[in-house]
Amino acid sequence: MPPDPARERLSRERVLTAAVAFADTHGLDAVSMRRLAADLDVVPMALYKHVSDKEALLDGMADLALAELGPLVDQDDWRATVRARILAARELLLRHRWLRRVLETRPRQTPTMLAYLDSLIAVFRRSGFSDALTHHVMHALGSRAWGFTQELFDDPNPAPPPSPEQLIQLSQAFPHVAAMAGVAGHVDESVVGRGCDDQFEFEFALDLILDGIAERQSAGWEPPVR
Amino acid sequence: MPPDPARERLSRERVLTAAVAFADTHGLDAVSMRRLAADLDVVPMALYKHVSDKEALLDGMADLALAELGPLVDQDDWRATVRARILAARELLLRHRWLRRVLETRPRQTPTMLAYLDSLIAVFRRSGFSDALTHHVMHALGSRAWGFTQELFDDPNPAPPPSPEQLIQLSQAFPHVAAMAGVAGHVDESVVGRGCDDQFEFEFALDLILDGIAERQSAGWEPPVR
DNA sequence: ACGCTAAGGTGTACGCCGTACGCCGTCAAG
DNA sequence: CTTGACGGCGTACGGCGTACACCTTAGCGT
Repeated sequence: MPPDPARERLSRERVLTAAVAFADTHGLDAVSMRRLAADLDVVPMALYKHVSDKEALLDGMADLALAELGPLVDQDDWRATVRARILAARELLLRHRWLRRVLETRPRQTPTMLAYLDSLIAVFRRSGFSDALTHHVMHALGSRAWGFTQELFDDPNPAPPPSPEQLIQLSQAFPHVAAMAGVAGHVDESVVGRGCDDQFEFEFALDLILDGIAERQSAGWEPPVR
Repeated sequence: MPPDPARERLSRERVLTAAVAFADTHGLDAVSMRRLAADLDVVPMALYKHVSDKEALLDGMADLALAELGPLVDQDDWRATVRARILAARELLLRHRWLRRVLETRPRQTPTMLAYLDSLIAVFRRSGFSDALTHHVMHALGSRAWGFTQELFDDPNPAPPPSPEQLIQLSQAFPHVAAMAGVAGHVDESVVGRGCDDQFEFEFALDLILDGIAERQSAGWEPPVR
């Protein structure tokens, strides 16, 4: 019996793009070698001819997704450049919601990662930041430079909205959380910590940090003597 | 044959403390129901009489560890209070290195979590922060409020230090990373992004953010009209 | 003292996972 | 036409979480 001629052969690239698509639609937890193989209409072990193991698969997926980011484009000044770059990274992370978790458990020193960092660092250095300040500034941006922060309130698997009486109980037990969330008088409006504009929060924090950076740089910040 | 009388019975508490200790010494990945059971000298299924499943086990571990943090103690002003609180949380996270990863994949709305947030939010509100500003400020602190950030450079499983010739290659490919890391002239001093004082970086970023917060609050920050 | 009941530890078994290893069909280069 | 490498296949192993039925034990009311 001849093999189905319509089935084109596997390749590392085909495996990785399929994996990315699979993760995009079914979530990271659904990605297993067996299921991915089934998705490609192939036996599990066939994948191992193209990726050495599952870790390598995830590495490849991350690299592939990160590549969508393209080269850095300069804006009017360092601030605009950095801001745009980080917001672009955030968009990418929102497109591939599995990517954050993958990056978090991955070695940082892959070429793609380093290239990304290098391009950001270059912006600061070209703008006259000292190496020391640049260093701390990159740390301060932390994971925000990757377009994400572990938000305080965003829940990996959100609970069902609490019932009204639960809400009342909650707002008694944690009055400040409740007040801050604007749940005080009108209960039916928003759940605890939900209903807030994540994009706004991200930019608020980003600008907070960029302001601090600008302030230290223009004040000629120097490292403590230690 | 009588059962070993020295073996005291299991309890939820005994299971959880054993799990925490096990994770502390063997790492999170080593924690499996089977291994934990073996550690407690018991058959795997025995655990299920005390925790409903592995997720619940992790929940319990996180709660137990977080409980070490104790109640918030007020300092001179909101800034000192928040700073001390967050640095204490960071210490906790360093004591239980598995905790960060557990928190990252956990629902945020457990009582312990909410209580912790509530106590922090209370500080801001008592100091006259508007609810809106408090809200954004908590977001801006992001995971830093839990005592951790996904650092840009700290590697979940760090690679072996590169060889000298690799280092040269690296510093050519990523000149800005290299320069920032101070690898420029003297190669043997520090690896890329390593050899920096994590505690200092954490506090630098924290103070950057606290400065920004203080600035916005004293300027009477108000939410945009949208 | 007795037997009931519920709580807690046990044993077996199932379906999933990643992946080592050996086989075999296909196809291009010699 | 031969040969060898490449790529897909089949089988198998050990580990995981956990459903379910069973048995032991402890504590209780009578």
